[in-house]
Amino acid sequence: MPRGRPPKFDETHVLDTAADLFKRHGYDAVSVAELCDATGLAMQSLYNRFGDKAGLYRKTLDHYGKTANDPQIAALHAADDPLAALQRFIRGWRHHAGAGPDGGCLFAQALARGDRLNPDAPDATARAYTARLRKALAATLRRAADHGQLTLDTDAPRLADTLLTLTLGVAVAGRGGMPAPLIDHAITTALGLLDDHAAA
Amino acid sequence: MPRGRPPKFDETHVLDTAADLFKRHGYDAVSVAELCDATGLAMQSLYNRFGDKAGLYRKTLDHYGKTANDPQIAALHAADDPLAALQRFIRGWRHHAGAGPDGGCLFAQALARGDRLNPDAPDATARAYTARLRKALAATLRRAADHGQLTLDTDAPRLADTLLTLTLGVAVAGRGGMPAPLIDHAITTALGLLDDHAAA
DNA sequence: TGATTTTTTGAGTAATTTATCTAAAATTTG
DNA sequence: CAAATTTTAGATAAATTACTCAAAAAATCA
Repeated sequence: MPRGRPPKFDETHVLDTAADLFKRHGYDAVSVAELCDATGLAMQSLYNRFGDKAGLYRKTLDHYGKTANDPQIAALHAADDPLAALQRFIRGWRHHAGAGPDGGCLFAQALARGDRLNPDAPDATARAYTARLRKALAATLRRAADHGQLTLDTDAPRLADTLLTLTLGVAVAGRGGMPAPLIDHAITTALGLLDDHAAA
Repeated sequence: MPRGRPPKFDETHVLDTAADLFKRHGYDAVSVAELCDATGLAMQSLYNRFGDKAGLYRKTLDHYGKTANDPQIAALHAADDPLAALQRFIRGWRHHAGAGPDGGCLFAQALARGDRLNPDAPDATARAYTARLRKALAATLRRAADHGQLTLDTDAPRLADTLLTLTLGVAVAGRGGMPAPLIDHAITTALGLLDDHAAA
């Protein structure tokens, strides 16, 4: 147990709201004052805890990866029914990442904008988490083939990368306010790609 | 011939380099001083010509649409061989938009980042041009079916939206430095989707 | 040549934003 | 209760940024 006054704020809540702001507006367009206002914590607390704005951003990316990305990956890996898990993933993506300007994906945002000052850190985090999702998709496809649900010879990596690219596109199109039918069509095709490989 | 001292700069060149900077780093991350430095024009000239930074951005989006987007759309519409035109479009996209951090697409960038201060203008431009590409893809698919190259019943809009979503994903993944094989796989699938509907 | 128009030049300003400092209040452990 | 530690809260440096002003330069037209 720490010694002094316990923090009033909940770090999880802070990172969640920060993630939401960064996801919607991008890093530069969100000021520190606004972050304090939205999260409810004082400026000094923010700097005490996170060092600076970039530090908060890095921690936010990491938190987002753990709370938004990892569970999806875990669900894919843990599923007894790999094909159903893939379908759930795709439908779930449409529901939250493809849900218009309030949806989107923080990593897609980070990949799109990049980070010039500190070229490694934030971009690398986004890439790393996205790469993990990529691997999970490929492994789950492979597993679905092993279970006899899909017939994939060498197509598993290709199909995985296609699904990932579609999800990035869905996140961007949704965030950018493109029409919902466009999103739906991409999702339908993603599900259809699985059907195309359904075992007889 | 205009009356006063002739401008030393070429507006097309200015807009091209501005587009490149905005595409790579996003609107906020590019300073006016940097724009002047890269384009070679004096600060006052920039404000004389474009009003302010946002004005330059708007004009850049428009110029980008006319020079990067419209020709692709026109090529789709004008092609005698619609299927080949679609394939060329997809391969061309991989070549320039999917070419790593120096590639990307200004509209994908704009859709991903959004614009909070002036919610309509820049986003709307990006959406409008993207919507035109969407229509062109659908029309060309329809035309390929009419030419007997593809068999599409009601799938044309769905396929068009899928291709568009894939291109957005490719632009973001490429810009974000995701591995080249991922891009290639998405492109291969896009081409494969056309093959799947090839007429017998 | 001289007047006029427009652009460039180069420094300068105003404002926003990040980041820090100071001091007091709060809440835990010893 | 006292000591330690942290959060508040407000004010303020410091730096970056968008943007402007006034005069010089280069063209056209009289």
